[in-house]
Amino acid sequence: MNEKVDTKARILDAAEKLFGERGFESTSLRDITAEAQVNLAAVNYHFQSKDSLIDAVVARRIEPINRLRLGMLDAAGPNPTLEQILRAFLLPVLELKRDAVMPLLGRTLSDPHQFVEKVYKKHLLAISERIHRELAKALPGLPVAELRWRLYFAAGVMTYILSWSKVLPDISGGLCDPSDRQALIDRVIDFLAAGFRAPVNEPAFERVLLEKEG
Amino acid sequence: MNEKVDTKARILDAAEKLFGERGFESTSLRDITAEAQVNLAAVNYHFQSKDSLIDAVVARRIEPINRLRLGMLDAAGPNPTLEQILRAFLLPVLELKRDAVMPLLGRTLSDPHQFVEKVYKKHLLAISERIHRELAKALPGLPVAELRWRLYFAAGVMTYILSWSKVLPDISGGLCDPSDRQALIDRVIDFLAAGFRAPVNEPAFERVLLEKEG
DNA sequence: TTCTCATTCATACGTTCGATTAAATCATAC
DNA sequence: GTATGATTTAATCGAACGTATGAATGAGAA
Repeated sequence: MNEKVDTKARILDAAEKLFGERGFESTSLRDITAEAQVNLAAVNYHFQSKDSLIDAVVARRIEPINRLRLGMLDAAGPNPTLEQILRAFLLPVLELKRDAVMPLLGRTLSDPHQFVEKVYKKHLLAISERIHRELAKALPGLPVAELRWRLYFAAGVMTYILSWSKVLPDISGGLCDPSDRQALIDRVIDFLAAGFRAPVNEPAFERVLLEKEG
Repeated sequence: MNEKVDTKARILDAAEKLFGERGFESTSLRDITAEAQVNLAAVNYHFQSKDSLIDAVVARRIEPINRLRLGMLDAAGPNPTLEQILRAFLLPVLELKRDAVMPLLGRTLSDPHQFVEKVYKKHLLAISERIHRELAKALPGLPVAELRWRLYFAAGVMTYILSWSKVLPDISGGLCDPSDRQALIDRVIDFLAAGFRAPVNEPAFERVLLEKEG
């Protein structure tokens, strides 16, 4: 059990930073080992491949987030309100302290790389099922297809925030500053809650059902 | 002015398809020329580089969309409603006939590649300014920072739909089918309009202002 | 000390990438 | 029919990629 204090952790940190900044595919192992100031071969020694490294980098951040989400849902009792559910879904990712994590998760949720898509499904499918069940209880009048769509819209809002958090102050002329995490979370929840509670456009909804059957 | 009927167009079509499916970075020029059944060097002959090809592929689809958006806004008169503005923003991209275009635009709006980011800004900054102005008129009571955030949320919903339209029926168990474009557009507009009209969480908003001044 | 084994290191392999070249090919104008 | 200029072709370039190798290194057990 030898080890130059924390080579493995340094690789994870450097990979997290660069994956978030440049994306998974655009970041080479040489970029990562240079940033971490370790030898190139250390990556394939501690992890087995670049894909496994991606998996480890993502899992290190997503799993605590999902535990926190489940904890918040459990703490909210058997029938959480819409706002409580949305908060459990959003707060653990929008409150992240480390600057590098939000861009990393943004890439994870939007990268075309097919391996990343597998990681996404592996870590996020279960939690989205739970969220969906809770939402169905909190919004009993909402058709299930409509609910799916709206949860999907909410995931889009979250992903976009994660992806662009770094450059948002620039392109918004300073109007949008994600650094006040609590204000941002309240803002998103208010916006999404209103969307979830919007009346259902019945004609459109029935047209879909009819086309499905025909 | 010679030309084997449409080498240039075949490259554009193949690139559009593969860029959308695999992303810009993961798609090599050899993939594209194989799909288009043209010689590898044809790409650097008709376009100058891969980056220029990306620009051409994206511009070919985005520019007509933006013209349509501006046309819809102009046709709605001097004071369009919130729903009219959202429809002008969303319909031209969500109604697209060619299956390959939506994934392509999804990549364009979420790819980490810095050149793609430049393309995005080049083609979408002007239209988003116009949308922002119209929204400010339609929602006079909404603070400008709040409006920016909500427009940003709306862009997130649109981007997510574009990015995942291909796989959405699978992962939703058939509940979400983007093929009925009109129903989808109505759905998104209802959802977003409710979000835009949500009451502003004043305490959170004022906290941001205070922190900005202090 | 000496042995052991986990770790680090410099180096290289085979592949694929975007880009380039010069020759071959083709359509049109004269 | 021949000259001209646009286009296509096969072949190759140097660079960068992920991965692998075998020799050095270093700490702890004997």
